[in-house]
Amino acid sequence: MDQRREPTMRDVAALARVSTKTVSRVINGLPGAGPEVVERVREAARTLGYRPNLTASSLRRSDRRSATLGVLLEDLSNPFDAALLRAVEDRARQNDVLVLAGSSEDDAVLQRELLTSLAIRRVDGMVVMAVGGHQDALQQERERGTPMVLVDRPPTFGGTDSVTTTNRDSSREAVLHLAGLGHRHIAFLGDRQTVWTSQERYTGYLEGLARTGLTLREDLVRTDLRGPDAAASATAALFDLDEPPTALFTAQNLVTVGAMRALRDLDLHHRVALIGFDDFPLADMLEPGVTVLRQDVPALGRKAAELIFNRITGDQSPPTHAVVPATLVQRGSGEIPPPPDQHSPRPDPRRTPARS
Amino acid sequence: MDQRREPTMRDVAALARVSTKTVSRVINGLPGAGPEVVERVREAARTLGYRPNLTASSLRRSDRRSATLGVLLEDLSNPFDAALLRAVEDRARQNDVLVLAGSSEDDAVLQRELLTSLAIRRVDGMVVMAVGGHQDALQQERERGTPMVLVDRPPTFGGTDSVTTTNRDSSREAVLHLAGLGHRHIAFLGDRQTVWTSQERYTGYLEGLARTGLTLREDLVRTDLRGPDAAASATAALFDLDEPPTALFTAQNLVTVGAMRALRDLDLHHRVALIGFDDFPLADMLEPGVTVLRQDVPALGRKAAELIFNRITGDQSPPTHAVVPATLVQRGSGEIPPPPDQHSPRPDPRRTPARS
DNA sequence: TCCTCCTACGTCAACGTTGACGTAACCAGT
DNA sequence: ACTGGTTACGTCAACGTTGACGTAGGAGGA
Repeated sequence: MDQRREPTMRDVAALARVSTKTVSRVINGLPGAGPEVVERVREAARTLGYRPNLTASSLRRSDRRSATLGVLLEDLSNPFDAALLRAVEDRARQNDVLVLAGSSEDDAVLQRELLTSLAIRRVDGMVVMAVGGHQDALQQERERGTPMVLVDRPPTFGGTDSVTTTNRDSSREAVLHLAGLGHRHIAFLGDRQTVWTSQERYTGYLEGLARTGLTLREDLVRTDLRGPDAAASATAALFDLDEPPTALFTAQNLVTVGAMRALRDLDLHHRVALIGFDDFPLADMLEPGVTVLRQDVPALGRKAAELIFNRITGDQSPPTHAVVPATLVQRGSGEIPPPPDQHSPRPDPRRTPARS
Repeated sequence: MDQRREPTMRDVAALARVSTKTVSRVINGLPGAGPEVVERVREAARTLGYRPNLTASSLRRSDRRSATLGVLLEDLSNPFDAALLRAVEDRARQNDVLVLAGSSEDDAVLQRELLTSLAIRRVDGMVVMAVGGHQDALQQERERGTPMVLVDRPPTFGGTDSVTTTNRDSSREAVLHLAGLGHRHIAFLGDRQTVWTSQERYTGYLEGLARTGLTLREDLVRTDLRGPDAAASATAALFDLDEPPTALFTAQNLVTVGAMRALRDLDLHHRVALIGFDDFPLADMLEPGVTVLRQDVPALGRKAAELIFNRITGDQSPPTHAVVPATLVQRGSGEIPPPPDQHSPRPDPRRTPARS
């Protein structure tokens, strides 16, 4: 366990009585070394336990590749991010590339720091989940020529590939699904409005309402919910309204969890419909099972990795904005019908005076 | 977005009309540069958008640090592994260190490959969740002098730090908890027996039985369950026995999920007790809530990171085997009592002939 | 005044590797 | 025997940076 110096090509060369260049040729499997010499070098490398130094090699080589990919997500411990990282890793491994991972925590300063951390290590490219708000740091990095692919959220600047899911269309689909069951009071619960996905999902919600002729009730829209607790209290507050919602559309997985918890506490989980964006483990084991819009996370990751590797290998074609479809997974919570009409179609109180 | 060459110290030096060495001094904040020159160099670096090349720097520097840590887990998309990675990452960031992450998939060959992938990149150290079986590759790497800390599972060789949880003690506690409620037929469901944690948890199970005077029924022990599906069918099979268990101890999170699913399918989830090792998201939202032994994953990660950084900075003290306690989280499933005795104390069929 | 010490630089080589290029030996063809 | 080509090596310098060491100029003391 002592701190021996790692053997170098020079050591191998000395032992095999050849030049370092010849060792280089043998190690890299290049032609120009006779079979006998190849064997001598291999033997020497084995006895010394030689392993090449990739950093020295990439410094010298003309292609400058470090065989390392930067992956900047929001929070590596979030199941969505973890699955994404894993998908990228798997694809990277096929190219003998390793991933340098970081969590930006949706913090622009932290993202900028991580970006330079990756840059000074000369990664071959970056897969980035952009933080909300300005993308100046990303754009600057991109303009320096760093290959980059944005995942989950598209760039606000040009010339850069991205992979996203069908946020708007799928959200609209969810609202239509609920409306189709007769729901007329569908609440929207979303996370930080600075995040593009949130906005898209909200737009999809609006489109869904518009498509079915429902009017937007702004008191049923709650955004900027950071984490499950905020989502839970926002949900609870909805049921203090005179006319509470009969269905919820939750636009992010942590928000879904918080809303579920609140519904359960109010013992409404079998009476109020719920559709969430993003699948999560055990969603099918809850009672009722949680109907969700499931993103194909492995596909997102694979596609992102594919795009970045194409760029790294010199692809100069115009930027791609890949869209991976999400699917509605019906498990029960989204199929709860509205309660038999007490309010709606609601008698106009001016014409038919309400009793009691 | 063109592929400009990154500016180097030489470029900065030329623009600031100083030597590269002076640029080096300014960039690294070393003394030996006058205030006026410092300003000139800073200005030049800014206008050129210079960023140091960490690989070149670490190649040349005497300490040889790459400011990069290797983290080899089993599956980055598993919530446990993801949380662990995140904890290590957070701690690493405090030292301006980035993590190179990989999934070994409990495959010795893959682990060996990843190990050399990290080694040729000259990471400063490695945090490894060892695959089951032989640890030759790890030991060899360790013997070369690479700083290493094992997480979740200890080394089978000497001289290496590790961080684990109280697998055996907590498993015993779970069995005692169940036995305390009157359970006498407690099944054990575990994953791959090559994995150390599985063995430890099984040993804890045995100790729990022994402590309470229960006899081991081998037909209630099912191991080598890979994934939720295998666990589910093994669980179902238990209830085909003449004398099925009244309680289950599931020794891994995916096994717990599979067992839950099977119990639910058999509509036994409110009648058969269940305690699982490893907490998982939403365990409290199920019905009943799932009683688990919760590992303190952030603490595991923090401790592992702490140990590895100590070693990297030259700590030569004898190896540490840190143990982070797990806690029993009671949520309902582990508190289900056994059914009012129909079988047990069971009449001996030879003396009291069974009817029908 | 001279010597010493310090500061603020510069020069040079080296980290481990590989691209560019050189060269000796050998072979085929004439 | 000579040319031209190929094979199997070697030599050299460079990738971007920094450690070791040199040196010019000024400050300070005897």
